[in-house]
Amino acid sequence: MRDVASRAGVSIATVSRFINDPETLSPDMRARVEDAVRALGYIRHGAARALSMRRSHAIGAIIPTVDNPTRASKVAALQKHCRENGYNVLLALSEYDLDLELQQCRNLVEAGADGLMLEGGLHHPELYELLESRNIVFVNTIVYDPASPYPNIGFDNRGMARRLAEHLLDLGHTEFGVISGPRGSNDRARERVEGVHRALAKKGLPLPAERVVERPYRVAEGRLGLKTLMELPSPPTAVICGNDVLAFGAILEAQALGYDVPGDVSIAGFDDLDWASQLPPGLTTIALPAPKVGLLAARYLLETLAGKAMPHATEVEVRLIRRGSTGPAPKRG
Amino acid sequence: MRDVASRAGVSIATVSRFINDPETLSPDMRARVEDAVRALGYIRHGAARALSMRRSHAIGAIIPTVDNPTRASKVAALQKHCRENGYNVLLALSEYDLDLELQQCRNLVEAGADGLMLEGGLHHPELYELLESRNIVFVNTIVYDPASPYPNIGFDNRGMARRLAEHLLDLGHTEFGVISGPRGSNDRARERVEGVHRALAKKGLPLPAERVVERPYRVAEGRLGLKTLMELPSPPTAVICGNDVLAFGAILEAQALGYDVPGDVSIAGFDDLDWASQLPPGLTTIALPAPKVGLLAARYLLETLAGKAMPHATEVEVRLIRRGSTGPAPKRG
DNA sequence: ATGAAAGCGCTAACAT
DNA sequence: ATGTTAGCGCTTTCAT
Repeated sequence: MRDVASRAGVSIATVSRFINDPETLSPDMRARVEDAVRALGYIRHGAARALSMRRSHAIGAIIPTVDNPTRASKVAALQKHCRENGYNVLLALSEYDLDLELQQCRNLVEAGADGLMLEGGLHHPELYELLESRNIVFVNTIVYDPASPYPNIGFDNRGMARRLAEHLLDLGHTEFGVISGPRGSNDRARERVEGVHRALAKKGLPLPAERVVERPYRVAEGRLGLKTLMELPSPPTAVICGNDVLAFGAILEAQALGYDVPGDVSIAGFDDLDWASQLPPGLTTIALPAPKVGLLAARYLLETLAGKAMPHATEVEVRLIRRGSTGPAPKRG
Repeated sequence: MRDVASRAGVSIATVSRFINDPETLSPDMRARVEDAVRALGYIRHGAARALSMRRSHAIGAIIPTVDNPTRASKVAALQKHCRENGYNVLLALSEYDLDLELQQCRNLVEAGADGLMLEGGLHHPELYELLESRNIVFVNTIVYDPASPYPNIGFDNRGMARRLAEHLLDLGHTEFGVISGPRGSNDRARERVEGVHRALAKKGLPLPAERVVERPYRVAEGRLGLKTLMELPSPPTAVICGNDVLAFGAILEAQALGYDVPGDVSIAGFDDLDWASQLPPGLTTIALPAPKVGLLAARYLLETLAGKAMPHATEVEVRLIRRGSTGPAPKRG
């Protein structure tokens, strides 16, 4: 910057003004500085700027893993909006581990992240303390909960699971099974199971413990999950899976075991991944507009940083997509 | 830091030493500073440190998109290794657009990224200029090319495509088709098509232009690609797809059109995604250990930054996995 | 409209 | 082994 200033024959303050607010310069000055900047290929030093402004212009994103396309699209949308507004994105992975998440969070705080996008509402208590004590803006995503003390943007996970269950209840099913993702520190997974629970309870139907199996989010695990359910003394006729990946496995396994989908067993998931419409007989699922969540999260963080008051909780609407994998309950044998 | 120092009754230099190299302190001092640090919940200010050290401890990663699990696993591995060594990861997306990639690169340079992981070897010429003029360490990934002037870590894309083609040649196929991803600014996609080309050329077999279709990496597009190929006056009996996603679509479409896979047409891809072994009849594919690439890239960048000389080009071995989707060429009708 | 200069919170060279 | 202090490259008041 010093070099630019001396080459343009101006003070460094003028160069700084040119970079940050060219309008305040006289046209003459502006041209001179512009030439110098171009000639020297000057790029502002972010750390110095951050130190001086007490703002790093970086947003941190902590997500469990990056291997799910739905989640990936959320991060992509966040990155895009941030970039368009002069912010960079620091990516950190928590691997569904609260302690690791806290550690990553500390890293991001040290890196100076101005804001943080988290996933879910279940975090290490120290994480919340840390963020609040330092006044770091953050938002929980994928979850929508107006009652939460923390800002959030996402889906009504319980409600959408209920909707899926009701869809199947309407088709006459009474024997439900669930292949959930690991619920350990994953409130989204928990709420989805709870949603099914509630829909059934409302009809006086039970959801016995053995009808809920927990499996990591992989196709082969979905297969195992379905196998376990179908080997039960009384197997379900409707299986709700924690996401489309598990549902993928469930459909394949059902077919491999000789069951007709949906003739013998209906199967549904969450996400509406790319292939959900393609894999016969078509997967009934809940479409989750994750890019919208990413965009709204970015907007929430940047606007809040800009001093604007933003809504505390924002629900992103989901859509039930009925396809061939769910159908009327089989007649009682 | 000043607060910590005064609370512990030491100078700020001592606090700095405690943070960076506790061993050099006397046990007594160490304990006092530790208490103060803990009591105040002190976290070092990254920007100030970066400014002072002229090192941000951040690595930038620019990838085209984040929606492919193979790529995602590469970034995850990079992030993990970086974190374990005190580095953060700045994520930027290029959307297969060279100009956008350059812009993202400028952002990362401004953010002070000490090193950069890129994908492919085809970049905007200014990007290379920028990085070299500033002495920013970088590495191209997913591509292996000892002849490249730029450091790289990855796969022999041409060679692995050749291997897939040879596998099908061995099965007696002579009529080949290719469903490639968009080759515009994607050298990996180009090289895969070239690899098939060469394998065929060695046997004196042609690969007519109409037998190579280009489709975006989506399942539905893979279907379209296969349909196009099978509607040709002389349809292929072996179809090599640019990746598993396209192959997924190709298999579904072949089956939907009434072809037996592999009886009528053999289909293969690249990636070995989660479901490749699960989807009947099982997808023949090339397994790409992308996490290894991410780890090696991280190691390359960090070690180079540490002043160590690292190999200019590193090949990561891939594995041909034969499954049910490829079989003997059908007898000539 | 432009310049001078203080200071952001560290690290590291130097002094003790 | 510990303290003192000079920057690191910006932004931003305050003068002019």
